[in-house]
Amino acid sequence: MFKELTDKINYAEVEKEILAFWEEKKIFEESVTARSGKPQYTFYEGPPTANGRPGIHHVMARTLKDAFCRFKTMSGFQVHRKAGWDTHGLPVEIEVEKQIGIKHKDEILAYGVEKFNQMCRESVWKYKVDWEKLTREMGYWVDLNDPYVTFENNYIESIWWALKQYYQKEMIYRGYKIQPYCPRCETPLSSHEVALGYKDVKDPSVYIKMKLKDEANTYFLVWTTTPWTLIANVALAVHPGIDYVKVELLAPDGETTKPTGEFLILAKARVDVLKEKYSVVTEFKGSELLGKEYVRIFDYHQVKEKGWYVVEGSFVTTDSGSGIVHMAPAYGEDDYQTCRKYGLPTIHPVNKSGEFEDAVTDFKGKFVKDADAEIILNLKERHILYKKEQYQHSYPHCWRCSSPLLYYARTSWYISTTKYAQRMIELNKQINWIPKEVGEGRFGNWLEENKDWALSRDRYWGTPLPIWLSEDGKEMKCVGSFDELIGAEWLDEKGNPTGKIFTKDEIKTLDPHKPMVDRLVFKGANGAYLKRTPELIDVWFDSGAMPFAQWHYPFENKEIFDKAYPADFISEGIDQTRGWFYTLHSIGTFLFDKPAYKNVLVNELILDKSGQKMSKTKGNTVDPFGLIQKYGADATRWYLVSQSPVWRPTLFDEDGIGEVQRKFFSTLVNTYSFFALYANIDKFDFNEEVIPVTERAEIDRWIISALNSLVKEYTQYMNEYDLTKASRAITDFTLDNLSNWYVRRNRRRFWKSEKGKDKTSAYQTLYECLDTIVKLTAPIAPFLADEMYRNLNTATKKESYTSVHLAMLPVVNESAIDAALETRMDRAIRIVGLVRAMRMKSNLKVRQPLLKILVPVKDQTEYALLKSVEDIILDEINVKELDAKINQDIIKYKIKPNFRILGNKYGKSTAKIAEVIRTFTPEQIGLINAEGTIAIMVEGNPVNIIHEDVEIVADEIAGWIVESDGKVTVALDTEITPELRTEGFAREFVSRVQNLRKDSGFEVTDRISIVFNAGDDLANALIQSAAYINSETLSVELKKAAVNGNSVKEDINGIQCEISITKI
RNA sequence: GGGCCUAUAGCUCAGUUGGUUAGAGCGCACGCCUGAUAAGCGUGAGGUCAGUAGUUCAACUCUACUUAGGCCCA
Repeated sequence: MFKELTDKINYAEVEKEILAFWEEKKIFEESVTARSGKPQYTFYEGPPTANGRPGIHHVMARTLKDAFCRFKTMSGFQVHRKAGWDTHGLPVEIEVEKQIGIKHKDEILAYGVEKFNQMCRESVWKYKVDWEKLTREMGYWVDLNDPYVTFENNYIESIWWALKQYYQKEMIYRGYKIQPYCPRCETPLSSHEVALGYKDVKDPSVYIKMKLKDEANTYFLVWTTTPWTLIANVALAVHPGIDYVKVELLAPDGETTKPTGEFLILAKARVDVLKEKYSVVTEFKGSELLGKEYVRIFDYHQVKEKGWYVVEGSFVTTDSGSGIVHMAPAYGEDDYQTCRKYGLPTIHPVNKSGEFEDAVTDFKGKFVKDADAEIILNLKERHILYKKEQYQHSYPHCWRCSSPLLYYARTSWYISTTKYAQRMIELNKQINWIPKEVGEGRFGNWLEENKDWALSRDRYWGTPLPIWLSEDGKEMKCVGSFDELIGAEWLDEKGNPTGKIFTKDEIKTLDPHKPMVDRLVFKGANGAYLKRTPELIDVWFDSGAMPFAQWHYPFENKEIFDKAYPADFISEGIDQTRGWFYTLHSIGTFLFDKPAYKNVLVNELILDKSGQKMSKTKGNTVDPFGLIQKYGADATRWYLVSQSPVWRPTLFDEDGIGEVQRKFFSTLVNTYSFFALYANIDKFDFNEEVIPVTERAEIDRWIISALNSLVKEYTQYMNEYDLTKASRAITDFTLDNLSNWYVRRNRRRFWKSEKGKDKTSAYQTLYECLDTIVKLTAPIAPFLADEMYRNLNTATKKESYTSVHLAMLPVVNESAIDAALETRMDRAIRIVGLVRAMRMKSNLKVRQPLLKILVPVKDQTEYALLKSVEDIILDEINVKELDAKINQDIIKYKIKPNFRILGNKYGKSTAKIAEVIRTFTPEQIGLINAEGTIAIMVEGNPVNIIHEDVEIVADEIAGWIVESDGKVTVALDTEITPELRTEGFAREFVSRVQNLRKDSGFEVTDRISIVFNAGDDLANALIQSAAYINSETLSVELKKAAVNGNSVKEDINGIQCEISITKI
């Protein structure tokens, strides 16, 4: 027996049952172990951080991951799915800071780093329960029992190993990083914090003249809004491709002007900033200025490196300023990168409170921003200030204390990624990006513009940088494993030597985090201690190291790792482009000279209904748990992937989930219930021989053909990682082909009483369709698919799998695909639609039988094609006869130019020729039809039009009503003969009786007798049709008599009639 | 400021290598059907394909620019 479902199914309840079943029978585990020995499909889980609550976008991301892992499993691959947790980093620290009520980083020291980190370690799991609940309820299969955790010792040890690889190849160095810095709080700010404090402010905007060394009376005009940084100026930057001019300034001389003998150089596009008249002396590209030296304007500092000349800067624009940018490498990112490239000196005369050091004798001890005015005055006195203005712009301020931030060089450790950036670019070409624009554009550009990776962080909770340094920084040691710590000496908690040596046994109790790890020191060459540099590493390195760190490689699991690198598939949000996607690729390229992943599916954000980003502050977030509870995980998953391509921003609308449920799921379940209802009545369990498809009815062959076309399409889309197209293909097939056409057309075959080959064919066909759809659906809607699969399979035992997720996906049977059959069925469906429209317009119900329709066809082939679907059409629209006519005189044709062909042939003349074609007489059209060609004159030139140049469509048929959709034309005979009228009565009467049966609560199989009372006209018609009525309504008796008791009054095509039925 | 993406019906989305009637679903109005029935089907209204210029015999489609929105990076 097939379990009977209704479309009033409570999806959430069903899902709970399925979940229990999966867990009890360990289906997930089996789906992995059952594929032992099969080819592996490697998936990497991008680790989420569990100290935030999961949102709807996590459901999206995890649906994608899950769907393809299931798809590959069902395609015969073994897919391991190790979960992971990202556990280090600033967000965790901030969470804990809030919890203990502190605002400044320094307070952590007072609180105690050990206690603080212990709290971080616990805080990480704040929402772990929620994450596990979501994972489970949404049906995301991932192994949560054995996850990798980035703070665990094994994980950190693998990271240390990786860092040592970099270190040994001299790829790690110490440099400066320009960071937004609050001089009052004396702390750098993260980009997130910077974004909190933008304000519109007025700053001085000054133009300074910097004198060229080799040209007399010639100056570069240089613009800046931060005069204090001029103290640290070391170079000027120009854009090599921009036009620059050298101008001579003119002084007023009575009515005219006279040359002053003073020359300025600036961008041609910026000459408007000049305050007096001028004449252009020469014009040239910026590239011609490169290397020109100028006289430095402040010389408090002595340096070894060569400086104070013009360098190239692609960031220079002509939107503001003079097109010549002053470079102070300690105070700007562009400046720093440029100066590093040129080997220019770095001058950094500002202390951590934002005050000038003593070396800056004129301004020493001044807060730099306050020194601006004095610096400007100084320049003015030296006659090198050209002009001073106020400049309003948006500038970041400290979110805590509102002080303006300074961009400030701080010591930072770097990885020299630029040294192997070219290799990253090459290897990127091997990665299949979905969509490909991300790989070529956003990610590709990012690699092209690669900068060294600023690795260190001045924080507390993270993977410590395993580098030990001598006091003077000259001696260095990088530790690449815990074993290498053996022999190090312990300091006590106050930092005093204890003489105690770190032993192998202590590895077991080691906490490689701060502060414990900082208490280990090594003896250096001269006997002084090497201490660990205090920084941690960027948490992105943690997650980018997961391919090997999750296996504690290379200390363990070498074989596992070798087989599981690179990943076949990863999938995350677009925000990971410069995050995880980059760090995986960067580390992978360096360590293994291979990309870390072969296919990467990138999903976009989920916006709210009005296109706004979802955020807690706007209150427009949606709770995934509520959705799953209300609609079920399947509908939510299906909605997310089918609504819009996943790499486009999705506008989330809850009503859409309801719609998915109503349309797709209900229809699928309805189709299944229909099947189950009759299969149970007929005890169909698919134990008989399979009837070859070629021996089944035409409509069976059609749906099987369409089904195989679907399998083919689906497989292709899934292999292209396009869930949207795959899911839409399934929906379209299920709704249009299977439910609205196949099942509706074939209901009678299922409910008719006689069994036989035809009925069996129908059952087998529908079973095969359901079985296939359920399997194709399984990766996306895993719950309902399993429920239905198990219901089907339990009854038939066709397959030995206990769950659809252990089964194999169907493979397309090309020989079952009959394109011609699909085309002619499509034609039939079109014709049916047209006839319905005509009935509608002529007010003729479908229950009223009609005599015939007329369909003009081109030739014998089309005629035959149409005749093969004649029965289906006639039955569907309740018409007796289909007349297909070839070129009859009563048909008037319309001719349309075929532009695609004409255009290729005639080019510019196309429009004129088309115009002539449109005016063809019926005779000319007839000629083309008959001869296949016609000669015409267009603007005096002979043109030979052949059949393929035009489309000829039947337009009107004399004396008939006609409907056309541009491809097919149908005419309908609307005459109702007395016989047809009689039949119409009978049909109408049957319909009423059927309703009555249903309203009376009779079973589908109950036999009845019918008594009715009506005028002779109707009564005679009904008696005449008694045989038909009885067989349709399972009635054994139909008689006209006075009706007593339980009767209903009905209107049968305008005639009153009383009906009463009795069960016997 | 730079890079990338997006803009088609009231809403959410399709739209093949450019080809002359731009489609679907939802919603709305009207009607039909009725043993799959809290479903289904049809008809209708609803479009300056964001704008401008260009390429072409022909542009929703290709190019450039503009506008608006989004993401990432400065």
